[in-house]
Amino acid sequence: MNELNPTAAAILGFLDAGELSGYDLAQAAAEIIGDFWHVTRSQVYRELAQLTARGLVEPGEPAARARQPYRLTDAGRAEFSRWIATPPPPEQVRYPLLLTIAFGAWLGPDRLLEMAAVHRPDHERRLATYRSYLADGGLDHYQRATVTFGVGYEQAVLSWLDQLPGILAGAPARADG
Amino acid sequence: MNELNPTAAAILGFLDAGELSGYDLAQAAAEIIGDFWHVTRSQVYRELAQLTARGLVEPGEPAARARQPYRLTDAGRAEFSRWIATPPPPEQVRYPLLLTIAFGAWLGPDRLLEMAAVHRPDHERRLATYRSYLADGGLDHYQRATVTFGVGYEQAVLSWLDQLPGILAGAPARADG
DNA sequence: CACTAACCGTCCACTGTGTCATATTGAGGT
DNA sequence: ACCTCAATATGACACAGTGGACGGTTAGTG
Repeated sequence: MNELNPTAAAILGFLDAGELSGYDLAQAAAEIIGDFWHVTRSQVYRELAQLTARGLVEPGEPAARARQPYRLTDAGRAEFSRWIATPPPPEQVRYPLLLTIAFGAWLGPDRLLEMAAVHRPDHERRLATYRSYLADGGLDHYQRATVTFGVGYEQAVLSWLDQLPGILAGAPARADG
Repeated sequence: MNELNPTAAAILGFLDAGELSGYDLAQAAAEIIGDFWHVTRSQVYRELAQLTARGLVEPGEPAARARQPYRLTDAGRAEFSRWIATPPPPEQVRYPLLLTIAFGAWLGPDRLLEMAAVHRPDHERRLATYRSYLADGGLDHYQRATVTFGVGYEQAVLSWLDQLPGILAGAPARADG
């Protein structure tokens, strides 16, 4: 049997809590794991189809609004528990702003700093959200672990944004442009 | 004309420095931007084909080992300079370990901490590398900016790994497993 | 009752990832 | 001179991930 991909695994993980539709699953994923594992609706439906074909998931009773819930099968539960016991691969960061900076000589420091500054409010907002989660105390140990990563990450980004003007000060721009 | 994707843009950016083959480009990408923008060989060849079709790049003289270098056209240079002036989208972090932790109740804290510990040496190594880059002083302003991000990021990850045992201590595991 | 907003699924085109196949050549050993 | 291995080089292919657009459905509100 083929290895589960992380998205498929997450779907199984969510379904363990009860029947959910594709739409529900996409929302749950966005809310709960969205900050470190993006899942789009399209992908959820595709994975549900494959998981159904593999017998790891089965459709429940169709409900209002063409809503089609799915539930975990025993095979699905077994497969998930196999998946979660396998060591996760390293993380990936995909940061287009850094790409722009890497070729930053085309723009020069001033334009670059403007571009960077645009992202700051997002990071501040997310940091505040994570901190309020931790302060409100409604999280279990595992959620606290992931949210704590978020806090550290956003702090790192913000502190880097603070340093940027100093680092780029006096950087030469290309003659042409 | 369609918007360039970041990978295509990076290829144009590298070619600005001179003729390079697909293989060269993949290597340059891995070395210079690989930590925040992954590019695989397959993708490089596909993008080169598309960029050629769009007239942004053109093949140079074939050389030894079936090596096929490419060079930037004027249209390519213009397109790149348009791309780099457009504000970059937000970054994405894809962190499978956090996914495992989010469903960590299936494993319990001890297994989770082992899995997390496995990644520590990688982060330590990368942090050391980045720091030596900065210390050696061979970087221009723009490279220093990206490498400084790397330092902050790796520090954040390591500090989070330090906190993990405390956060997960006493976390309940599922009864079954 | 009519309208609107949220709900729900699907499709499609494209980008990104990983593996496999294949061919060429340089370096080193015998 | 011959052989072999590793590095160089391209490409095919399948699958995973992304994002937008579209078209129905229904709950709730006025």
